[in-house]
Amino acid sequence: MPSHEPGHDPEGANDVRAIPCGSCPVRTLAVCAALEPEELRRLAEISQLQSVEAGQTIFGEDDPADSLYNVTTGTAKMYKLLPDGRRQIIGFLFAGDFLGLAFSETHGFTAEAVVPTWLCRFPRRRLEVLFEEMPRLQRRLFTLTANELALAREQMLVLGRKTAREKIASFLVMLSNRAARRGHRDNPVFLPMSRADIADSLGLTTETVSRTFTQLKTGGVISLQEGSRVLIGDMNALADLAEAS
Amino acid sequence: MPSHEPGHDPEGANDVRAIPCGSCPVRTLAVCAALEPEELRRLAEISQLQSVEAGQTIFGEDDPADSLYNVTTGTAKMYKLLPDGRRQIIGFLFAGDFLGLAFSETHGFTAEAVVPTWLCRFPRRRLEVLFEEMPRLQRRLFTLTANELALAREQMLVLGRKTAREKIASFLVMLSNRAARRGHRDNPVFLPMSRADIADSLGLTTETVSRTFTQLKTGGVISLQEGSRVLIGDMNALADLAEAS
DNA sequence: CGATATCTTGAGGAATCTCAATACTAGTGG
DNA sequence: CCACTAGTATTGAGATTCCTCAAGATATCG
Repeated sequence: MPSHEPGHDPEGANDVRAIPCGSCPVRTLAVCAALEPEELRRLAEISQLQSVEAGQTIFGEDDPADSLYNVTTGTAKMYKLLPDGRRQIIGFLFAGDFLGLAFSETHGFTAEAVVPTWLCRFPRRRLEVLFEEMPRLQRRLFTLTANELALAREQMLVLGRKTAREKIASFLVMLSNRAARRGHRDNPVFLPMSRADIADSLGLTTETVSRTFTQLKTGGVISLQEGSRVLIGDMNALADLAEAS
Repeated sequence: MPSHEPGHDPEGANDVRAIPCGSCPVRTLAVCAALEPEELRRLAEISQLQSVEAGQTIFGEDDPADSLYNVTTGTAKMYKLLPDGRRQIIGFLFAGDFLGLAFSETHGFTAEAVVPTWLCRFPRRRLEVLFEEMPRLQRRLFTLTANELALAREQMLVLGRKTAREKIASFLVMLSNRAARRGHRDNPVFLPMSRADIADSLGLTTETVSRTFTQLKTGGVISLQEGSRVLIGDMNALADLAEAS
């Protein structure tokens, strides 16, 4: 079996190596949504599927930002590091999410696969040529970037002003909502990332994340299932917890 | 004297009410940078200067996002609130910065003037018409949005992983850099916002902000001057403090 | 010059972190 | 199929940073 077989993908997507854009599982979510067939064909010409192992780096903070990616299946994370090793995860990426747009020389953050992941890769220079001729494409990326900005600002509220319990509740609600938006089950929520990843995305330690999960479990709001799944007992209660302890 | 006279603007800009775009003080920084004279004329046609008092709201979280703004002179802040009143400032805006682009119905955050401020306002619908005909304009806003995203992600690292001292140091370095970029003095740094604003932008309390300033002052890294100015004694030392205590 | 808001300083408390030990889980090879 | 191993998660106890509450100092504005 090839070592880059992502067949155990628990999100349920199939092997995508040979799938043309027209039947791509993230066709309606990704950068390529809202393109005309002819436009899609031209975009496909410059795209390239790429497999990434769990834990493997997609690009580093200081790598030149010469490609843009779209997650096809799997999960990735973006993070920034401090010199002493402290880490802040600035976002998780799921099927359909795009990655790596930059108008600066380097990406400014590292991107790494959380589970075996397939990416659709677009060389930045060729993409910019297409921008000229396909306003819809540029418009689409503009919209997605603005959405990312709104998401980042929401996360600033979480990081700066919420308690550990509110952070975890917010995190679960967000994952649930995002799963629903891409057509997956929103409950139980699948958490492909480790406790350390969750901690580094919420400005906590793994221990505090673990304790808080236990707390919520004891409180009957959630229950931890096998296979990294969290069953949300009462979604409204959890959403309330996310805004006020 | 009219109540909305922003003449004491300590950033040194003059009254801009009657200034045409061509001689606008933020001409080279703002949305309108990189436009051809003819394009600029058309943009000017849909723009409108607007004065905002210190403490006055520009728009609320739930207000429909039907305008985009460019700060001409002054300073503004953007913030999000939790139901119990906790506040996170998600960014400060200075001369040249743009504000309020959204592809959603509402802005999702409140914008408020910190000092008397002048804004250049563009109705969103008319702006989108111009996008069609002036790709450069859309491109410019796209770039600015991507820059904002990079800034927000940098701030996530600050909020999630830095200590109080590192946060304050980062804040001062950032303000200094931004002042330099718009052609102002980068040292001493002018802090038009209150301690409470600084606290809410860094995920701290006013008391901790105050204590940390005192600490840095005692350590000889900075000194507090009159008129809300902070003299940075050793910029490199401060930059080091921003990354590791 | 007085009133009011803002800022600073102090003392004690609480949430979260650090360090350490134990339990679990998944993958590996017998 | 079961033990073994290595990584990951949980739990515990004590330390620490930052917060809360409170008082005093300073600045700002009419």
